[in-house]
Amino acid sequence: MKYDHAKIEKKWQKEWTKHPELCAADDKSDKPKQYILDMFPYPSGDGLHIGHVEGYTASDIMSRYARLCGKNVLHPQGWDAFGLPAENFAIKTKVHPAATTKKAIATFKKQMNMLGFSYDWSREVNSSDPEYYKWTQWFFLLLYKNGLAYKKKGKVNWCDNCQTVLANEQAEGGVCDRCSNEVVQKDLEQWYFSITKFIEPSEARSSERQRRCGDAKDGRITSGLLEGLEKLDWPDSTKAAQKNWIGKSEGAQFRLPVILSPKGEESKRSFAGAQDDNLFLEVFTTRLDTVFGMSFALIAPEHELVQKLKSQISNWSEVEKYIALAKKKTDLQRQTEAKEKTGVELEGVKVKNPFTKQAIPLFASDFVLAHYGTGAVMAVPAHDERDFEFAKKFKLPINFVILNEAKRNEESKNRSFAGAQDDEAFVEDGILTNSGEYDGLTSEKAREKIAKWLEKEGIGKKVINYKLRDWLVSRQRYWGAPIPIIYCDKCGEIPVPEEDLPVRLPDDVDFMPTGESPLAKSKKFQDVKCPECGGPARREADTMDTFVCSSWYYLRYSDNKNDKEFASKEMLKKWLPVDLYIGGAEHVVLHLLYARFFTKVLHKLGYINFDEPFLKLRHQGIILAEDGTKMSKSKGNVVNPDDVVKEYGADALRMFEMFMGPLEDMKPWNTKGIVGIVRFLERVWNLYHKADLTDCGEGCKDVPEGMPQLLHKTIKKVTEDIENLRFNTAISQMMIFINFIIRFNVMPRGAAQAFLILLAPFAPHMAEELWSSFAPASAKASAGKNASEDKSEEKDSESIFKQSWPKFNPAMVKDETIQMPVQINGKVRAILTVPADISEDEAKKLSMSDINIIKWLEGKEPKKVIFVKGKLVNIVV
RNA sequence: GCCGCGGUGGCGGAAUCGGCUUACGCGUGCGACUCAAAAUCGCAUGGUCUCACGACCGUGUGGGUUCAAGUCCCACCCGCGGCACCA
Repeated sequence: MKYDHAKIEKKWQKEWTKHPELCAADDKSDKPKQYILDMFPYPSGDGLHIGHVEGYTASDIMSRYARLCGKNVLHPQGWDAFGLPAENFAIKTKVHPAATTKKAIATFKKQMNMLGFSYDWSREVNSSDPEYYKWTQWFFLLLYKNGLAYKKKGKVNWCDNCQTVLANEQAEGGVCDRCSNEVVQKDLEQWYFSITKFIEPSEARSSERQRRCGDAKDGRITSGLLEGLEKLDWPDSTKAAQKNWIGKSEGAQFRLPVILSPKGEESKRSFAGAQDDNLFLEVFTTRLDTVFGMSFALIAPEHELVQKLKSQISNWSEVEKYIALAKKKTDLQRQTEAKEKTGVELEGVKVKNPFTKQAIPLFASDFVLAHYGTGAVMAVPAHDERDFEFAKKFKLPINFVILNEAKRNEESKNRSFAGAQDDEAFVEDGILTNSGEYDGLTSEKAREKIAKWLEKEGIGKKVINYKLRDWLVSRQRYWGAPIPIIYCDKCGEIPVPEEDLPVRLPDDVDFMPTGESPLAKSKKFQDVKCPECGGPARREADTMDTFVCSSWYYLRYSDNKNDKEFASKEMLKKWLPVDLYIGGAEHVVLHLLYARFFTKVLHKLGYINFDEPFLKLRHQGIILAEDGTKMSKSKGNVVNPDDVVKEYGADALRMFEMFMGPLEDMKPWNTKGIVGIVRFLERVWNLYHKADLTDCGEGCKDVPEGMPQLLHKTIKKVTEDIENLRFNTAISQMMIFINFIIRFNVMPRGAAQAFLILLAPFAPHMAEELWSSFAPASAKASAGKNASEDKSEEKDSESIFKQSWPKFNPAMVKDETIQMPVQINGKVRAILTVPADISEDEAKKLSMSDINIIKWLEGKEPKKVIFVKGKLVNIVV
């Protein structure tokens, strides 16, 4: 019989849909749970691509394996349906995004079934479904009520051509991705979530929390986003990227008094101004040890102090011009034009270095970021590259105050080293000099001491700064979850009462871009009665960032039909946290950080008893096109899974993607390579159809020598490799087994069954088909509806996915004899076949009497003979 | 620039604790089967030198540790990914 993949795949897919219990997560079972999750896809019109298949196959293997091992597995799938791509597509085609999304979901689902993924579809979620976004809105209110959602003016990307706000991802390179128009920065009032409050651990103490989380002890700590990373089994690169993104830096903040010159006296040389005790410049630094080298200060052009000092600045028109220029630049432009430093001195004003007591000039410069630290910095050109560059350009003094320790040791003997002649900044730690009482201290010690001094004087303190900023969640877009806030002229900003959720997204709104939030154009949507006073009010017209929807979807799968809570406490406790999460690395600092933030909020507020959502995370690597470049529609090098399945079958595609290399590696597609897997599957097929399945046991003389050992080795290797997600080597071990056994025409039935179970997670259709034809004769005979039959036999006649994962016998995986290399000076000169447990004396004796070894030794006496048990002998001459 | 990951045949990749480099697969060559081809099966397949036996070299480069290094240490080169004027 020929292997007809199309026929058997179709057959079993149909059969499996009749038995949803094969994939179902059981809420009532007390078997150990395993939550294996894929990142839910955005259902695009293009359908599933080869990269999805990689990650989903990996998680499917893990899920099927876990079920075979007797675990109660939750393996759900859903749709990240809201978002800009769907809306942009709708704008282009003028078809409502709800319609295109619905169609795309149908396609995705069909493709997933075509690939044999064992999802529990009864738990499907769709973020654009009101039953779902009702809870997205509920989360918004939860954050709002706990002071974690707030409105504030902020800079956003704006495209004048499309008349709309763009997400950062939509404005890459400073250009609108829809029309290639230049993006400008606009100040708009926006909603934010206080993610920065969760960077460091926080204590949960509310009695509210105690009430909700029955088993929680008061005062329990919710780990922070930063240190919470440490206990997670995540890729190092991902942890590093999040750490980097959060960007913690420890330093100090202190005040530089502002000195005003008497009007009309602007001579730069003799500056004898008056100090105004109420005016000061606050700066942040991580290099407090360098303060004695501060020879000027820098301030962001947007800084409010600049405006405050307006009347004192004698070159105001020049300064004003510079500010206007800086404002026009977007952040992106600032970056790309970073090569040359620009700036303007605020003439007529100076600041005082509180350490040297000197008056030093103050410059506005756009390389100082208004939103980081205090928006102003002390400049120490001798020990900071940027300050150095700036000082060179503006001919400002460069005072070295840190000695290069290493260099000093080198040069100390004859010269007194005073680094001032260096023509570049020395940015490392060293020993202080020209720093008054701090001379001779190491940088580290000096920072401590100087910080103490600042505190004593009351002009500064130690401070920690982070790069992470609060999460801007409002979008002036249509296709998203409406923000559940109402504005009343009398009562102000009012949250929508919980019982009024969901705030439904109207489906009759003109979503073509005009510059307004599309929802603002719908009177029907906007006009509402104030929930407080009943007076006229209007709804918030912005929708939420789609990343809000995806920050909690993994919780919903545990209890997706609950209309009283986002999920019941009981189900959350049963299924969460996620044991294994597989998905692309592109959302490392967005989705994966936001989801952690949500989890921490819920933990702190007492809704859940865990504070990290994803215990183990793995990324699937990108699959490149055959030419080693990225697959892209425009290049026409995209591999379509439908075509591959049609030609080679779903089992072949699944296995090939797993065989190509380590899951996390980036690897090129190779259409020729898939035939290797096809050949393997055909060989398995033919073997089961041709070979004698003997019912005699492993010790039986019909069984080829070495076969039982190889079977047990294979069970061991495949089991361990699956557990480590090393599917490529698991498959190669299965190949080794088949390559061996195919030379004989005999296989014990037990081995034949065990192998099929090993194969089942990888090639479920073929395994199921072969299982149904080659289950034991006894089981087949009893496959009727006889309820009184022996249970184990009855089980054999059922789906292969109801069987148990085979166990290996440790005694069987040990080799009795080994090929032991004998080396002379580390070079292999002979290979001896010896018992695996050969003794040192025996091994040495055997080695020394080997003809090749005798030849190579040429009669020389060995200096030393190394013996590694079970490994080798090395003779040193 | 900083952080993270990597560099092994013609190609994708294997290689517990340092212990036979190149498992498995693709490709290629030769052979069997065939009128022939495809498919299938068998054998071979790192490089150099050699008629050959065989020898020497070989995991990005240069050093080092070790009886023994793809693996450990130092310095460097290259590639990929993330962050980036973050004070």
